[in-house]
This record gives sequence, C-alpha cells and structure tokens, in this order.
Amino acid sequence: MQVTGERSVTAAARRSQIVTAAIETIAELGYPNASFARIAERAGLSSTRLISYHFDNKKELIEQVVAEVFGEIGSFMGKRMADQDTPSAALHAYIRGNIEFIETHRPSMMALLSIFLSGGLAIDGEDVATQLVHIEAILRDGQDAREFRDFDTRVMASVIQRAIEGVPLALAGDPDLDLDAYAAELVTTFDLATQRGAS
Amino acid sequence: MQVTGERSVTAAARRSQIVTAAIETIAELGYPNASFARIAERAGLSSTRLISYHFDNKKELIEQVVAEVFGEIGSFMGKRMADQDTPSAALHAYIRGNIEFIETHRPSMMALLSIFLSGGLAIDGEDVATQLVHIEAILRDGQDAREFRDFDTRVMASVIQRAIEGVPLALAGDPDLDLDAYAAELVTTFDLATQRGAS
Amino acid sequence: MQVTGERSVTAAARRSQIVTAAIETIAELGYPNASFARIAERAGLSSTRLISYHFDNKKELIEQVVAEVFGEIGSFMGKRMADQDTPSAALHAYIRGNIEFIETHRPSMMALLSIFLSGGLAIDGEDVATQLVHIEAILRDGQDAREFRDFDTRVMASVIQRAIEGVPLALAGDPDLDLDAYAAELVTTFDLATQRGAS
Amino acid sequence: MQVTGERSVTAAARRSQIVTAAIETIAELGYPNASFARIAERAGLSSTRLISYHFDNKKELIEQVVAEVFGEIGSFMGKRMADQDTPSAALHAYIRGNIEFIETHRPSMMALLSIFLSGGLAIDGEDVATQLVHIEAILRDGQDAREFRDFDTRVMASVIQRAIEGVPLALAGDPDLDLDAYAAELVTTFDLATQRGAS
DNA sequence: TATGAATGAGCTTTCATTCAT
DNA sequence: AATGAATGAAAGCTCATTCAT
Repeated sequence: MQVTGERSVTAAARRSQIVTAAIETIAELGYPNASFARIAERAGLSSTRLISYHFDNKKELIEQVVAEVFGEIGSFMGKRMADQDTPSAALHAYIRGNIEFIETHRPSMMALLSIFLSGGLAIDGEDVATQLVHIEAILRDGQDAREFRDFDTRVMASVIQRAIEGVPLALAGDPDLDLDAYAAELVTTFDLATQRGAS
Repeated sequence: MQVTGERSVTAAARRSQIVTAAIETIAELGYPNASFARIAERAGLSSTRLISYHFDNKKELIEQVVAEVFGEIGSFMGKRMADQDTPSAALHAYIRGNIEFIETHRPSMMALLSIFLSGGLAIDGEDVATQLVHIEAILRDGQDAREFRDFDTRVMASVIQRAIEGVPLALAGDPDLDLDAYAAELVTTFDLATQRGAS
Repeated sequence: MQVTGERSVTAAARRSQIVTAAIETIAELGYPNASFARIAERAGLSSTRLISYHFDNKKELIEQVVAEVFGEIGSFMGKRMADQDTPSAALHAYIRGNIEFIETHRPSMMALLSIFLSGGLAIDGEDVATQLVHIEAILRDGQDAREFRDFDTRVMASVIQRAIEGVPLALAGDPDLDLDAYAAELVTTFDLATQRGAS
Repeated sequence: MQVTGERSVTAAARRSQIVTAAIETIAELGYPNASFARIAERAGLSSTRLISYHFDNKKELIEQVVAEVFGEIGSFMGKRMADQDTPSAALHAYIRGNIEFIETHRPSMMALLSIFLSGGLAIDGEDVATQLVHIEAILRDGQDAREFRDFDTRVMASVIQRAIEGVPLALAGDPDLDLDAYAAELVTTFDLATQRGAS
C-alpha cells in the first residue's frame, strides 16, 4: 500500500529502477510486448509482484516512464539553450540539442514513440501545444528582431519539431545513420527557410 | 488450410474486408488493442475464427495491412508524379501529394505508424532505402540539372521524408491542423533549402 | 465469442454442466472459494478457459446459477400447489413443498444463500416482493374466505417465508435434523397463527 | 509476534478498532470482498501490515469478529431476559429482544450471516445447540408450568430461532420493513403456536 | 467457405502473509 | 508497537490459435 507523495528513499530507488527497465524493454520490444513479466526480468526482480507493489497499476507505470523521459529532455535542453544570443543561434542550438539528445538517449525516445503510437497513453492537444512553446518563441523572437522572414510561426514550429521527431524513425530504419550530417542538413535547411534575405 | 497464390473471388473479398476492418481498428485503438476479437467485431464477423481461416496468423494479416497501405500510397502518388517537367515541380508534387494522401487517408497512416512503432513489424533497413528511392532520384535529377545546390542527397531525402511523415504525428496532436498551410510551408522550406541561388 | 440468445445444443449442454458444477462447488466451499479453477476441476474440464468461453464473465455465470435454482423451485412448487382446494390446504402445501424442496435440493439452496449473503449478487427489493407474491395471495384468499383471521398479510407472508428459509441455516448447523417433524411443527404453528377461531 | 493472553491496553484498542472496521466492511461488501486492504482502508490504517501484526491470520480476525458480535448479543439479551416472571413473558422478551438487537445492530448481523454463509467459518453443530439453549429452556419451563402445550421443544426452538434469524434476510430485501409490526406478528404467531388452549 | 468448440499461454491485479528492522 | 519492503500463489480474463466438422 504505497502512499503517494511521501515516499522513502529505497522505494524511490526501486521505482526508478523499474522505470528504467520499463523504458529499455519498451524501446527494445515495443510497447505491446512490454509486459510486467518482461520488465521484471530485465530489472532482475524476483517477480512481477514488485512492480504491482510500487505502482498502482500499469497506467501509472507508463505515466512515470513518460514523465521521466520528458524530464530528461527538459533538463538536457535547458542547459543547451542557455547563453544563446541571437535567434539564429537559438534555432541552431534547438535543432542540434534535440538531435543530440535523441542520439544519446535512443531507448528513451523509442519508448516514448512506441507508447504514444500504440495508444498506451492518450495524446493531449494541450501537451502538443506546450511542446511547441519553446521553438515558437524562438521563431517569434527572430521575426521581431527582423532576422527571420514572415511565416506562420505555429506551422513553421510544427514543421521543425516534426522534422526533428522524424529522426528516431529514421534511426529505427538505419541505426548507423550519420546524425551529425543529419543535424547539419536540418540546420542549413531551416536557416534557409527562415532567414530574411531568402524570402 | 489456405492455398496461397490461387484464391477465389469471395475469399479475396473476405480478406479485403478483414484488412479494412483491421486498418480502422488499429487506427482507432492502437496496434496493441487491435485483437482479433476487436477486428472481428468491427468487420461484423460472428467469430475470430474467420480471420484465422483467411490468414495464416496475425503476422500475415498485419503484413497485408501494411501492403495494402503501401499499395494505396503507390497508386496515389503514381498519378501525382506523372507529367512533372522540372525537378522543382517534381519536388513540389512529391510533398503536396504525400500530405494530401495523409490527409485523405488518415486511418491508414495512423495504422501504419502504430504498427511500426509498436514493434508489430520489424523495420527493415532495405525497406527504408526503397522508400527513399523516389525522392532521392528527384533530388539527384535537380543536382544534375544544376537546379539544386550540392548536398548529401541521402540525408536531404531522409529529412524531407521524415518531415512529411511527421504530419500524422502533428495531426494526432491537433486534428484541426491546416494541412494546406502546412504543405505550403514545407514546399517553401525545401525550395529554399534545395535551390542553387540560396546557398 | 458466444452469441447470446441463439445457442447450439452442445453449447447449452456445456453451460448446463458448468452451472451444475458451480452450484455444487459454491454449496460445498462457499461462494468466495468457488473459483473458476475449483469449478472447472469439479466439472472435469481441462482448463478454466472453457468457462470463460461459455460465459461472458463470472457475474453471468452466477446469474445463471441463481436463475437455475429459481427455475427448479418454480417448477417443483408449481406441481405442489396445483389442486389445492382451500386456503389452509394451500398454506400446508406451500410450507411442506418448500421444505421438501430444500431437503431434496440442499446444494442448490446452500449455493443460493451463500451467493446472496456474500454479496455475490445484489439483492433486489423487487425480487423479494416477487418472491412473496404466492404466499401473500394464499393468505389474502384465506382472509377473503373468512377462514383466516385479520393480520397484515405482508408481514405474515414475510414471517412464513423467512421461517422456511431458516431451514437451510438450521440444516447447515445440524445436517441430521428431522425435516418432517420440522415441517409438521411449522404447519401447526402457522395454522394456529392464521386460523380464525384462534384469534 | 503477538503474545496471546496478556495484551497491553493500546494493543487491545487497536484490535478492537480493526474488528469494528472488519464488521463494517463485511456487512457492506460481503465477506469475500472484505480483504485486508479494504478493512485497513476503512480503519484508516496506512498498511495491511498492522492487521497481520495484531492478528495471527485472517481466521483469527474473523473469529474475533464473530466473538464480538456474539458478545454484543449476549450482553444485550442478558438485560432483556432479566425479571421475566412467566414463560410467556420470557418468550415475548426473547423474540422482541432479538429483533430489537437485529434492528439496532444491523451491520453486526449482516456480517455474521455473510461470514457463515460464505464458509468463512465452519458452522459447528455444538454452537448451534448452544445457541438454542436459552429459548429451549424457556419452552420447557412453559411446558412444565402447563402454560404451553406439548410439542418437540427442540424443533419449536429451532423454528422460533430461524424465524428470528430470517429478519436480517428480510431486511436485506426491504430495508424499510416495519420491524415493530414484524415483532408483534411473531409474538402473536408463537403465542398461538405454543399456548395450551390453542392445541 | 465457414463455423462451433476448445485450448495453452499469457496478461494485470489482488490475495494474505513474511522478512527484517 | 509499528512499519516498509517484498513475496508466492491465485484470481478472473483475453490472447491468437487449433481441432474437427
């Protein structure tokens, strides 16, 4: 009988361990094949009972998986976006940062995609909008500074974000894809697409 | 036992009916929730037995689903790409055609994504390369004609393809997204990114 | 995937077999211990899966158990209550018939009690009223014929019915109880309690 | 490990609290649904562990529940049966007292019934006999005093007791039942059934 | 071509209980 | 006196699939 909110240190460690194992399992086998049994096996638990003990139900576990990955992204990107002087620099940092995160956290990204595409967690329209807030702000700043041409910031933000999110998919198809080249191409593409002189 | 290769008309109709029901079910509930029972229910079948009868196993059914969707795309795009005189025109037609297909065949696209991201079907590196053949050819034509600047055609092809494939994801988040504006923005973006003068 | 309403002969036989096994199991072990596994074992089924196949869920199985027992009672009492000329005779037949049924259908009665007392099935106020309809009609007939004294027919009906229903309880405590003597005592008791001259 | 026999005040209080919560839980949800988790929740305990700590096992807890209810009945009826001069008066007091207890301790009675009918505790023939001792003594006194007619005191005692015990069942079906009228009808019924002149 | 019946394996969840402080 | 952590067993249920017409 777990009490939400106040949790002991060892319990938090166990939960973290299970969440990590869940991410790896989902990334590798896909969400539908990520049963408690498979997750417990990977985590080295004696039985699935330990998962049920630490999480109310599977839904809560999956929510924690998603929250964990989002947390990782936020923390990673927070550092990358600091000290960017111009909108262009910020755009570059955003693209390069995201792709580097994807490259260095492949399991997390695959797990995330698998969960959402499998209907494991409902996609909230608000969540999507929230996700675009950062890149949209960068684009608006660029327009305000007359560095970027006129375009619909919402659509351009969506195009950029989805282009980035296509990377895990591309990776799934070709695990040896050169992501540095990929990032450079994306940077060039969206530089050309956004800069004033080009319009 | 089904005899592969020669199949009667009624059997083909049944298979088609089941594949269609499978696409709708996967699109709506996600691949993991698309059990035979659920598919049979949507198809109006009295028992799941009929699915097992017409398909060797679930894998074969899913393969048929994927083949069906790929067939739809091929047929649709074949008409769109005919009579495109310049590489630029071909690129535009490719982007606009793909997005229009996505818009008018949402269930098929959602089903496709859900299957691949759920690990329902292994993603084959060769398949991915095959998928990029068309757009890569267009890009190479453009470079040969000195209409397009120099870039790695493989990476640019991947960027374009993934940007397009991001659309269903964007749609899942915001079903009312203006796809015409989205397509126009993508066309502008990749015009600017590929054209010679812009480099 | 069972279709309610139209059922094949063999399916009906299987359902009946399972219901019978369920009644025996509940009667012997009590409702909470009557798991699918235990029922399947008694029915000689290879797995519990056969129960799930023939019944939507446990609730439906229990409802069928209750319906079966009520059906048995109705059929049994229907014969007993025919050709009773006077209200007194009807009352006697009602008491004696019920007790004889209880005696000869002990498992059914124990199962019924266990289910209701265990909260396995909600007790509906309407069901209870329906159950009292027969005995209440007898009592009213007796009053109309001036054979019975004045009393609240509803309360008296309830007293009689509950006194009868106490029999399985008494049996549970003392399996060798002389039910003929018990019935005779109940008949005398309620004769004295209802007849006109006695008031 | 608990030491039976000598127990501290606080421990006794905890046990009492848990027993009370168990009674309420069983009465409301039925014995099979009265898990440790559910009882702990109602008692406001942080974990089921506290129940396991204070009781050897579930059987002991249930035994305490039954003992508690029997204790309540004994205490209540002890007062009611004092100062009854005649067998008739004693019979009236017995019936009225029992029904009043049932009315004012509904949860306790529902819990008791649910436990026994669910097979939660084996019904001991000796217990049943013990339960009938009081009413049988009253009946024998009445016969000795030539106030009551001749009948099998054991059977009559059983009839009376079961008629009384039918009340909770009647209540379960119709919670608004007029128990005063019910008691009055029972008193009249068994007066008529037992008194000498009536035979 | 279709179907009713049956099945073993797996699922998540809940059970009462025990270990170790 | 209490508690956090863990556990094996069993629950009801759903899965894709097979048997036998």
